[in-house]
Amino acid sequence: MDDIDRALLALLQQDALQPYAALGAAVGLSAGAVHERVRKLRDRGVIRRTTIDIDPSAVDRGVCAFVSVDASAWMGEARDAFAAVPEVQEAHITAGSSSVLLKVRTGDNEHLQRVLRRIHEIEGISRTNATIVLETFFERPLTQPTA
Amino acid sequence: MDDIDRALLALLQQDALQPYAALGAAVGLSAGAVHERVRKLRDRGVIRRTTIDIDPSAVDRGVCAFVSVDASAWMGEARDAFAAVPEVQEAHITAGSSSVLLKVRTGDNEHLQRVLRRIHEIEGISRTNATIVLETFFERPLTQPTA
DNA sequence: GTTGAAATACGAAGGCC
DNA sequence: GGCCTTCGTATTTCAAC
Repeated sequence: MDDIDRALLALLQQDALQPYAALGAAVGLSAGAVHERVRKLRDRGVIRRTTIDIDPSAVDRGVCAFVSVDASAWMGEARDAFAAVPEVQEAHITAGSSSVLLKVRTGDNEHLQRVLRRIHEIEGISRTNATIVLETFFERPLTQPTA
Repeated sequence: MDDIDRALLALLQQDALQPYAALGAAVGLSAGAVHERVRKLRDRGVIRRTTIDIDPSAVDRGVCAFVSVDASAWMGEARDAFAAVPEVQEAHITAGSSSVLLKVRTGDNEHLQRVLRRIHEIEGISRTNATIVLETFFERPLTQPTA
């Protein structure tokens, strides 16, 4: 994991469909060498997958909200319970007053209301507090430490 | 934007390196037709880009926190001010008591502290409140409405 | 949307530093 | 161990239908 690897990661983040030859030209290596490095980054799990970034409003997920959840018990299946709600994009355990923080995306406010109701009905949830996002400045991939 | 387009988006989210022939087999179309559909999805901006998903801990971003920020004035350059901090991965204006919510990723707690200090020094910021993430259940791509 | 052909890129092998 | 070059194969890309 050297500077060249980091540069490759940054380039692939911008456009994962670039030919290896182009990546090689950017970092001063041959296509074959880049190919080998990227393969290793995949094997090591540094690159988890190659995916597409979709405009949320184009797939009926234009509304975003963060939901604080008080999970009273030590919900063993909390992960699965939240994952079963497709509108929940992220679920984190936090160190604050509320134990779980969700990022939720829906098509409109009525849809959000339905999702909140569904979350509230999950076993072990005592309180939910939704904060609606009015505008998203940016959501970007991890910036690379330019060491 | 029909069911086939949505299916293609879901398949590309899982693996954007699949050959068009494989996508075609999955949705019952020829590779050429899939190619044309994907091109149009890109042109329309539904697919914003093809990128890689990086393991945060592999690039020194293993610590995650959400930061509530009170932006007193009507900071015109708020977006740029937050974007200038590379550790800020997301920035949203919210409808709650705090006006801005940031998602921040750092290498360790000391690094987080430095970032918080830097955010606090931004012109127009009166108060910050960080909530540290202890464990992330999941962060997943937008789930497709299976209409 | 399909088919088919040309251009291009991938992925593996072998040799070199 | 990492890099370069080469070659056969698979994929992309674009034409005509």
